Amino acid sequence: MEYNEKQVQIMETAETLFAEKGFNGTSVRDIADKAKVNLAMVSYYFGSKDKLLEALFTYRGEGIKLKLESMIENKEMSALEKMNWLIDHYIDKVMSQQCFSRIMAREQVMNHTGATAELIYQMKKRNQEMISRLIHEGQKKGEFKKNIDVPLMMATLIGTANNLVTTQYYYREINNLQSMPEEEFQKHIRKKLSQHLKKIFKAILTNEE
Amino acid sequence: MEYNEKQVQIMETAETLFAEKGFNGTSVRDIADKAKVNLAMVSYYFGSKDKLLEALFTYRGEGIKLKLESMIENKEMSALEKMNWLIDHYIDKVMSQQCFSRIMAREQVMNHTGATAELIYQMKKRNQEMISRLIHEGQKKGEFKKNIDVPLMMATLIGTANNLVTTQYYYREINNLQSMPEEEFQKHIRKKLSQHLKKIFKAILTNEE
DNA sequence: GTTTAAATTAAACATTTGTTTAGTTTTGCC
DNA sequence: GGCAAAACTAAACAAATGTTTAATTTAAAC
Repeated sequence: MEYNEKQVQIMETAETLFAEKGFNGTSVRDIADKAKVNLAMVSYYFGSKDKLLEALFTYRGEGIKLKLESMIENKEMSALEKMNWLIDHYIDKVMSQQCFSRIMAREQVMNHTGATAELIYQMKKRNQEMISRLIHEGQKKGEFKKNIDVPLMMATLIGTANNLVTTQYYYREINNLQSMPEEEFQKHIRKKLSQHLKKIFKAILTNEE
Repeated sequence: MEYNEKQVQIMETAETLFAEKGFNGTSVRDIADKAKVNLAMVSYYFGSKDKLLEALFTYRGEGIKLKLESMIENKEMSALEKMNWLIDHYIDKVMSQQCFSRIMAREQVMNHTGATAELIYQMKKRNQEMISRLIHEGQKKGEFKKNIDVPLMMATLIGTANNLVTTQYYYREINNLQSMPEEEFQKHIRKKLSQHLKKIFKAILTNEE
């Protein structure tokens, strides 16, 4: 699907507002005002507010999909190296699309059916399969332990990242980093989160009991 | 604060609806209808919809607070045993109050100010301090490593638990547990989550590099 | 320049929203 | 029973909501 300049403008404005105030907490007028377009343009281009959310998901959905195909076939990387690469890749996606990640996290809480729920589900399934493949590969090579609960690993990966993103103001305060420039702070938590998750995954996947 | 039967009825109905459809996605009429009370009773007893949410938070907030005071002073438990106890205690709270946990997770995403945000913040801070104390105790005893990032540990504890609770339907499907009775399934994921988090915490807190 | 379709607009639309009002019923107390 | 306070109700209220309409402007094609 191709979107023109104005459509993108509307979607990206909606994105920040949905992330901030939630889908139901944001009115079409809020979006139109902030995007500086006429109220009717939202319906004109997207049909409805629900369809706008759907459009946002297909628009951003591509960008947040994990791109692991080429890496996964790499014969020179160990299974653990691949897993570390995946963690960094995932963190990159979440941190560079924080608004969209927030929306996804919130929509995930609602177990309502619909096009967006279906998209989230497919994305989850796809990621799950990739991680499973990676783990099974590591197990075959003898690098990883048996009896890995993949969904729980995913819950930790996704849950930890989401939680940090949504409570970063808190992380900043606790660690007395209020004076740190925003950009530097983003790099900081990205690095910390990466180290943290890699340590966890290494421990769970390789450590002996 | 004391609540009469009807007030509790309204709050608990609101709780399930807020968890399901979100605060803004739930109308006062939805609540009144499902609770089988007159529409005006919500305003009559709570003043407003916002105040109802606040009331729910003070009503449930007590129940979800971690009760660690007596355990934390126990001289016969090792620091790791205490940490494991805390993990189980936390999981108990989340799993037995899933609706409220969902609401908290969602409200946390919204960084809006207000009474409920303040309550969540105080709860977070309180938990943070307890866990910090526990970890510092373990470090003093030489049981735990230095350089533990407490907020990241919390993000993993809370994030993993929340993520599992909100996507349990998915966990059920992936593991082909659709036929398992609900009660048994709840016990199942509680146990799995407990093992998983304990393993992570042990690895992060005690393992050598 | 004319024509046709797309883009844009202000206004109107019908619902739904949270809240209040004004009245009625119930309850507890003397 | 009489009475006052609390509990409860149906109706009304104004404001906000998502969406549509009907008219106007802009753009492109011929």
